[in-house]
Amino acid sequence: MIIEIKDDFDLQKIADSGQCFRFNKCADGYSAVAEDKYLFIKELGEGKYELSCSEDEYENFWKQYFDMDTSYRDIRALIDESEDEYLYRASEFGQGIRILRQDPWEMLISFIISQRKNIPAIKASIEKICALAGHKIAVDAEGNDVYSFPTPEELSKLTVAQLSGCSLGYRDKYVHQATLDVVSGAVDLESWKEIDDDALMQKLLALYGVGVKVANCEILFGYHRLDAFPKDVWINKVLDAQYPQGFLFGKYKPYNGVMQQYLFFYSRSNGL
DNA sequence: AGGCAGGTTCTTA
DNA sequence: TAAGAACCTGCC
Repeated sequence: MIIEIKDDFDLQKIADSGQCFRFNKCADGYSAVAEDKYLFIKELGEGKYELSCSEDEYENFWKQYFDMDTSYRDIRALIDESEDEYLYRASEFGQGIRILRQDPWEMLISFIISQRKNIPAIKASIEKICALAGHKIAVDAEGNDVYSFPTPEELSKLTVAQLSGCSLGYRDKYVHQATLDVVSGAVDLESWKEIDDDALMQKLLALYGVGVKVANCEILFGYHRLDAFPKDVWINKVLDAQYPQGFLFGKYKPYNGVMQQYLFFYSRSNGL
């Protein structure tokens, strides 16, 4: 099917923004894998895109995934060029980034894995886990088999040794424990959608292998709470270099997480 | 060859 | 409560 998008939307920027690990350039378009769904999407020009899914699947899944009901143009308009020149430049540069609505379970495991790893290494580990514990759902535009992200039950069938075999290193035991917690019902990620930000943070920090950075990534990308502001080494460099008087968190509330994405993407692309 | 990568836990004071 | 060390693995 073909859709037309008026708001900010840039496939390459979304793929490179660091919020998703299964969204990659593929043939003459991009492949996106989320949970047990695969999408091939190709830009046609003039805001038009060709999608490999049915209209029904778009309406019921991908439309939400791409957060089509939120205007990122309006969020960018909160930035005042004269007041915050660096963020303004970053937002112009990053125009097209959106915060995807991804699954809390998939994001939790992905960001536990992410610690002290670079993005290619994170992606490689996740693909190994999917191939080992998920199931085949499609063949992508380059002819490669595509595997679903394993459900908690599927992932719980892997031993710590098998997880370790996915290049998780010392994170193997974190992933294993999180999986057991979810499968046992001790952790109910779905019900956490109802609790407030502070309570959610406390719940996440109680998980083995989850600290402040990973928890904030889960809150922003897994629960789509756009005010969460993960601080990694890149963001800390930006805050130190560009915001000695402090970032204007009060001004951008409740969209600080979107601003974080612009800062992250800009700093990574420019070494600033 | 040694250091570091989108951190967190464990140990020590 | 707060620093500092240890941690898997892969890639410069």
